[in-house]
Amino acid sequence: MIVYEMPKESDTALPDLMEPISRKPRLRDVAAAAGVSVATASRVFSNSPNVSPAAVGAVLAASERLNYRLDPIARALRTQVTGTVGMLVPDISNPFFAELIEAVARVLERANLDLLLADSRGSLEREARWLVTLGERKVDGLLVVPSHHHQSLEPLRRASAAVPVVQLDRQVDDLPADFVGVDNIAGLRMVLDHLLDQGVRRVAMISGVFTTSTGRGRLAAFRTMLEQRPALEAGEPLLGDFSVAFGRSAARALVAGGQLPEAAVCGSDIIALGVMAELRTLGLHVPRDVLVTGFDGIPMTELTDPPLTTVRQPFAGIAAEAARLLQLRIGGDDGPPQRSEIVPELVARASSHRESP
Amino acid sequence: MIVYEMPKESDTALPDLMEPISRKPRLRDVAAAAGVSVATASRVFSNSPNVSPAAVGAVLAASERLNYRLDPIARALRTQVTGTVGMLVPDISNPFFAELIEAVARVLERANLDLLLADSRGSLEREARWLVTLGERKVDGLLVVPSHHHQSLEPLRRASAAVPVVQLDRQVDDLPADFVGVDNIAGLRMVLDHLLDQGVRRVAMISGVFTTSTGRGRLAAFRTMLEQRPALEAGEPLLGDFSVAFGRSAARALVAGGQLPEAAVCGSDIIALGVMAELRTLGLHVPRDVLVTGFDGIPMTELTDPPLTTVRQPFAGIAAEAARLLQLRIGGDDGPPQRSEIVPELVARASSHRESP
DNA sequence: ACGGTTCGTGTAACCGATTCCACAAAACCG
DNA sequence: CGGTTTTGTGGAATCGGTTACACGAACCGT
Repeated sequence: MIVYEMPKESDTALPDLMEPISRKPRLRDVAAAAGVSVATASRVFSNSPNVSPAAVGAVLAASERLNYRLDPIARALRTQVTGTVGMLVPDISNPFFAELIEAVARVLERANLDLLLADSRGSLEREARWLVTLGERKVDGLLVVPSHHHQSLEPLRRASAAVPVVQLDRQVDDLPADFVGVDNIAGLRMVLDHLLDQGVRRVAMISGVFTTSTGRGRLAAFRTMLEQRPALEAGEPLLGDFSVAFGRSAARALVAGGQLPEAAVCGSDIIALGVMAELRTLGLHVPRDVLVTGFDGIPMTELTDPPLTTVRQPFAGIAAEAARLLQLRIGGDDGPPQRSEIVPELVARASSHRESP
Repeated sequence: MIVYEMPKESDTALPDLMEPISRKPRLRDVAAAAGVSVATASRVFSNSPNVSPAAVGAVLAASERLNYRLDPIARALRTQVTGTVGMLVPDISNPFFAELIEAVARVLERANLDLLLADSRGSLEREARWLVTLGERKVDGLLVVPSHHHQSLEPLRRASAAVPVVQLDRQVDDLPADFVGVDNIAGLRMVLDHLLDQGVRRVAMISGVFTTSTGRGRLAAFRTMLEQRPALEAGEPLLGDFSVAFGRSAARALVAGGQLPEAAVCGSDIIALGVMAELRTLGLHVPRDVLVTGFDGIPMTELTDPPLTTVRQPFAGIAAEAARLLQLRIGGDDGPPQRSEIVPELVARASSHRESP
């Protein structure tokens, strides 16, 4: 009778057999396979100097063979660097912010940073909550479009104590943090000069109200530029929020107000879209009855009828500058806050062209 | 002569003095302040049972006093749960995806999950890279809108080995993963029936090509529904990608092709927007000369002239269902893949209404 | 040939939590 | 009231890397 004797190693062989299936490899496995210590293996991946070519080769080969990936969480715990930046916007689905997010995503990708996105949906309370969540670790830096030019101050101040913050598009008064946005003065100068070229006299400003820095800034810019152009006159501006709905109601107000201005200067494309849509339902024609201009340069503006004259923000440039500043801060720079206002570009389209008589 | 003798403790006192300023508190500090062990303190925060009310109180009080926050990275390392889900889309700035992202952000926020956003910009290679990055730790689950109905298979398969994956809007053939999207058949049925109501006979389909499941699905749905409605006839569909530019060129092709169809059925709103804009520049009028319908229900559709008839996707419902499935999977469920096609809703507007003669 | 650098490496502490295990005190039970 | 279960707690290992420090070998100039 033959007794088949199990090989003695079987006890230890079993786990060996299971292993390939179960756990994903850790650095120590790679180190073992390469015949070096974990320290050396680690050095290879954090490409520190002073590792022999031989070791590098062995470790790389082993990690290839085992299909090894460094665990970003473990690394983050030790180094306190996550490779992630948070971005907080008031409304993701607003095409302007969508455009901004896309531009930011591009530059972050190039810098090998991940993007943690949060939407405050215009609520200060939600914004504050997100700032706490994002601020307390987990991101290396924060790109924020503040909801309110003043009430966002405290939450942002606290967040910026924990992590570098760069403000995008809108800024908060007295917050010592970098800011990147558009040059509103330049933008409105272009619009008004363009309208002057069209022979316009009476204009109306339709824009966002005082709660955001862009609302304030564009209104102030409008007034300043208006003063410098005596040929132009304007009634009281119509102020609301940066929404299609407000644009519509502003258009109704304009029409109800009796004498129509020759041109409606809108503080954003979204507003202008609302204005144009409502004017149409009221039986008025753009540009025959009134000219309309927007601000921001969202892609939709070239698809309306008529195509909308607008001030195009250089999204890519803004995003690049914001990312540059943020990386500087992450790198430890703590000079005084930078404010960078990028000059936009006028895109004149049919909505502001007087038709030949 | 008096020699001032430094107190002996000075060596140790120095660090003590610095401490309050510098480091943020860790769990062990809270535990010490509360007079319990870190183990107990930890139990308080991971609200495990079997902690005495006294201990809970002490720990909470101490953590309040020290303004303590748990470090999510450390917790993630230990528990292998990050509280983050990744979302990968082909184009953030496309309003359809922006809308989808916004809806997803809403439901994730309710579930206390963070959103790590990535944009493949239509590139399969970039998509594959992101899937690796996102898949290898760092997120608990993945919501993906695949770029290609087939070529996205391998990268997605690999990613879904590492982490639960739910497909959104588009799906990949033979990928064993959940899917949530719109019911294309229902959508096109509504469109065609609506057009029939308008007395339309000859229609043209303008849609995305075979590379995406939505392109394939909508074309197939169109053909099926067409067969079932002998009253309708259609030429060869015009296929391209889901872009404004393609919509424009399709419109030109339509016009150049001689006899115009009575209605252009577009596979997406974006395409329809392009079609309408180009028809206008060609001097044709919608809906007088040709009816146009879109698909998706992006907000822009009610701002065009004329407002665009479309098939509105229930973004909130889709996002909610996707999040529900993903959380199930994260919770460990591994039943067979679910496919959930949500029925959309027709929004009939002026672009598809024959004007009274 | 010899002290001083430089180089490459390994050992072990550490990042900040969670959780297994052991153990004492308290509660329960007949 | 002794024995068993339950409850609350702490010590210590662990998650998976990075890095300060120590140390021997190779290299340097004189």
